[in-house]
Amino acid sequence: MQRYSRQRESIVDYLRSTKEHPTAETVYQHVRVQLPKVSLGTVYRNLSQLAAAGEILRFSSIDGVDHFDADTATHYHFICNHCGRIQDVPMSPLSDIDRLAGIGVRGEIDGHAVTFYGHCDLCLDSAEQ
Amino acid sequence: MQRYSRQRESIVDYLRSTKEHPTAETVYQHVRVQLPKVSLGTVYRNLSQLAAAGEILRFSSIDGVDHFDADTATHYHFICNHCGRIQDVPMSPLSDIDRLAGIGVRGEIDGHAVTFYGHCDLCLDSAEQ
DNA sequence: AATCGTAACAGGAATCATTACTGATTAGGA
DNA sequence: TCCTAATCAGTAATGATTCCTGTTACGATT
Repeated sequence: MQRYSRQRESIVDYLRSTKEHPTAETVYQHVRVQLPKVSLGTVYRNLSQLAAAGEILRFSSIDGVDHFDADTATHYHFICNHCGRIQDVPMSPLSDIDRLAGIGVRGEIDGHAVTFYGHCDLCLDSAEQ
Repeated sequence: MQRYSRQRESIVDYLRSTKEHPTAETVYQHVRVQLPKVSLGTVYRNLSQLAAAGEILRFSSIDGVDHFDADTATHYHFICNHCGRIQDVPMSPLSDIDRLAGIGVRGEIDGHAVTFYGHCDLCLDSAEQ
């Protein structure tokens, strides 16, 4: 049974308030403002728990560190190969591809993730100068 | 300038011979059969180098460990949520989605990756029993 | 309200993948 | 053949994440 905890609530609150796809470390820094005694282990434990329960998403990026997202609806990401920034892609999910992929593989497909790679506007701008 | 090395050749050879999307550790175990004195650091260094040069692909899975693939053509993966096995999905790449995503984001999109999640045939079979 | 069982906590140690360093080796062009 | 930078083996260091220990406090039961 999952009980209420101030720490977990603060973690979820922060995740819902941002679109930055933060890492555990970043979550920790923000939660610490409200709860100065929180420990990094607690952040990790709760993030794992929330991800396992499907309340948040965990995914990895090019920096080798896990990132988290409170938006659990299917949506896609754009990762800058240069600075590593992660942005949401405002595009409707590809509705048919799970079925399409299912034709070729044995097993059961539950969902998919799409990640676009390239260079974000900020990095393109700074390269021009 | 990139010089020839027996170690790097052996790494590439092994990657081209398998469809298993191995980790650095697995590559190490196989290269060690041919070159018993090879060190794990050498494997890591060469894998990073090859990935940077675009000769192989590096990607991460649900196990938190990097996997490598000698097939650099755009293709999609199916990852079993239960056992972590990674399979190729025999499906033609979605040709138009880079442009489609580009409408909504500022920046330049160079490519994309699609990963399907679910349960592979082996795990479904063993669950039945 | 007192007691009890246990989920959750803080703090810190341990683990594990990966990278960096060091001194020795070697590919490959002059 | 000689030179030198790329590469190596071995090992230490790093950094993200997990695990462990003793403690706290929620929530159910009496």
